[in-house]
Amino acid sequence: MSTISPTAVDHTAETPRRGRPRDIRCDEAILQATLELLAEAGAGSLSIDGVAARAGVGKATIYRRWNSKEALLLEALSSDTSIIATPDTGTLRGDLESYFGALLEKVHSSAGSDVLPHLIEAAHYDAEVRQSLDQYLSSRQKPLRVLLQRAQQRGEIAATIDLKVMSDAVVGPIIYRRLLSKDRLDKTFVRKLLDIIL
Amino acid sequence: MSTISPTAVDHTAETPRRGRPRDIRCDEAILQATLELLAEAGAGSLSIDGVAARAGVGKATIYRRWNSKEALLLEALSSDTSIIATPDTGTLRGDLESYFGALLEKVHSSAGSDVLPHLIEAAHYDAEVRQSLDQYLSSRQKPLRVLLQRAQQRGEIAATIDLKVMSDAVVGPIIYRRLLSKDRLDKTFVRKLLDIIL
Amino acid sequence: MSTISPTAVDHTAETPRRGRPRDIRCDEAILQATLELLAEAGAGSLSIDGVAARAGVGKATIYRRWNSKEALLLEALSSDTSIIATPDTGTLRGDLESYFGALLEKVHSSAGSDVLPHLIEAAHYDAEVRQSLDQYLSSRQKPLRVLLQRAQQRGEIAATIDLKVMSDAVVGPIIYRRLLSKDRLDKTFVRKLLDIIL
Amino acid sequence: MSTISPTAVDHTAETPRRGRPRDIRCDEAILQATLELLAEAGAGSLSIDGVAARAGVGKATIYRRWNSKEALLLEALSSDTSIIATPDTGTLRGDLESYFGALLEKVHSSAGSDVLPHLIEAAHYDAEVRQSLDQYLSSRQKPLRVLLQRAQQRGEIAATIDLKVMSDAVVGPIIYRRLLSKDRLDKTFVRKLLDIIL
DNA sequence: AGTTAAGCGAGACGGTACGTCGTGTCTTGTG
DNA sequence: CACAAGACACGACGTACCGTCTCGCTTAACT
Repeated sequence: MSTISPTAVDHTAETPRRGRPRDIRCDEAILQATLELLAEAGAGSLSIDGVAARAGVGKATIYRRWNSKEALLLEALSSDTSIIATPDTGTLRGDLESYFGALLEKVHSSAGSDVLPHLIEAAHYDAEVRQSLDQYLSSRQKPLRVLLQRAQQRGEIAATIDLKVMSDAVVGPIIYRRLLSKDRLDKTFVRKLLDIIL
Repeated sequence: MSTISPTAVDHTAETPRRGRPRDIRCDEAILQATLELLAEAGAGSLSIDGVAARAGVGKATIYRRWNSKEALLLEALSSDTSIIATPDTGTLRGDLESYFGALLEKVHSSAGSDVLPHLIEAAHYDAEVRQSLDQYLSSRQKPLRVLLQRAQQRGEIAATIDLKVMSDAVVGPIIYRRLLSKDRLDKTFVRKLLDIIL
Repeated sequence: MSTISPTAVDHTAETPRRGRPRDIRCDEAILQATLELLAEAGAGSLSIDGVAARAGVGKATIYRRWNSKEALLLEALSSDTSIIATPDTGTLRGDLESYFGALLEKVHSSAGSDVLPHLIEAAHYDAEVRQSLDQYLSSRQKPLRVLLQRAQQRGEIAATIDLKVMSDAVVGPIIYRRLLSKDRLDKTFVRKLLDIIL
Repeated sequence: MSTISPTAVDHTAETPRRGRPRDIRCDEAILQATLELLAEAGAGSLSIDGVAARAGVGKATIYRRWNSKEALLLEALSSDTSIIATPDTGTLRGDLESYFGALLEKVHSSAGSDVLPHLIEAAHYDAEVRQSLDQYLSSRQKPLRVLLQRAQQRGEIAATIDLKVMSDAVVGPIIYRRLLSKDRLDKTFVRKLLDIIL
């Protein structure tokens, strides 16, 4: 958690601490309210005032924990920690189909609201957000990195290939469809995409 | 112009119209101011008030032309009409390297300010913006579609390949690097990417 | 009005003016709301938010006209222009009893809320408020100055007496009772006071 | 102290009490900090947070002793116990000139910050503050009451005169000048005032 | 030539959200 | 118990933009 969101004002590691400790129930209530409002109205129309009201919490209690709406968003997203398992079907293609199958399901289940563009824009102006976003995405793509490495060791991917580029080559089109294209993002697309890349 | 931005309230084709005609210099001043402020501060902190002040124009004069900040942004972007030529080197790889070379140059020259994420988010909530954005992107990718078709006719791309997917497969990773990755987006990346896809 | 409240951002004297003119109904609604809330809760608990809500007006519309709560208070008070008549009974004592009789009535009718202390404090830190307050008080005491002058011309007050001091000598005790003393401020007090001074 | 500020939660006279005793140094530090901040910024902008920080004390430690900012103010003022001596020159006029001379000196030396208006306003809404303020003022005016009584016994003041009114008649104008008038409050004013009243 | 309809700069308007500050209460650990 | 530190719910602050709305004017096209 703390590794994902360095933007948050973090006290976890400090010595015994003085004064009244943060109330963990506030954290939960705020993140919960954030996710709810996000699902209802999207990142654009999410307001700190609204989150505070919904969570039954003062605004200061939010700002004490996160410097910006984006830092809050990032932690709210990260708190949804249902991680994608690392598939191991024996073949690269099988692994990728399994991984992206799970990813698509996740994408479609998550309330339509698209937070990503908002974060991308924020990241462009705020280095901390940028870093947090990187870590968030990186953690999500860990299974992908693992299965690519395995494939390269098995010889399914030429040793000369830069795995970072390979990763972008498969993730990029998926994200692109999701964010920008009017065309459908489904299993068929994934299959056709793999036909091209592999 | 009007095909790119149907969001704009368009009067160009109408009958002579009564009353005082629109002042074209206003359009120019507004778009110019928009581009300047965009370069200075980014889409997020761009305000209609600010554009009006910079352009020396009343706010109503802006709203008379565009319904929303995003419609204005789209037209401002579109007004930068330096189009990418359709390369014809004889080979698919040559064409793609040439096309993306030109694209990278464009990307790097344009003031860092990233408007795309903002538009993506807006498109999520406003169908008109979505459509305009589609048209904008589609027009930018026309050369790509052409060169891919030629390659398929030449047999460099299997007839079974869905060109739309192929297009996304090459464009997606580029956009992804640009928007989300902390890794560099340069000619080396393009070369490695083509090594994988082709 | 404008002479009483130089704190207010005043445009009245300007040339034809550009842009949309101020809406006088806003001024009225705001001052009315201020007086109402003042009567209900007092100067201490009067908030700009509250006035705006009650008046059905945006906060900016208030701040556009007055720089501070105190400037607003002063103008609200001044707008209650029921002026005390200048009595002329023929004798100094008669004039003073008449004047203070009217004053007491005014004081007791006005909803208990005491704005004066609030303004006094504010005046201590804000020169503009101080000046406005001076003008407000001065205008209220004009009848008193007149009747004292007449009495001096008639010889009821020695020519050597400084009328300013004389004025303070009669007004001071009244204000003092009103603000600070727990003892009653009534006609008996006024009579006893005049017994001492005259 | 306790007679001046019944608002304060007073434990001084109680039985030995269990647990850790109050730290007298806290009282001193708080009152000291209050006086300092009062001199620096005035009663209006004095905050409990600020006092606590300056005194190096927790806010609870303040609230344990005083119920309100005003109770604290009153005690801080009272702690400045340099009392005005009761003059005895033999004549009423001499006594009054002496008394007010000392008073003026006190007024001018005390850091300009005017706490009185703030207390007056608070007293209007809080009966306890009102009572404490009465006691504070009453104790300050004790010498005045004494010298007036003496004068009445000597026959310098008619037996029919209400001394309370007489007191207000001399104190009122002084306070009025101090609080509200833009005119100077000096020995000349006192002399002219006594010329009128006596 | 006069009328009329729209465009234009300016800026007021009712709102909403911002991020900060102060209030008085509370909850820790330490004396 | 008292104390320092500081978290907490609440509510007001003054500012910034939003998108709409008057103003007085200018500028054609239509009587």
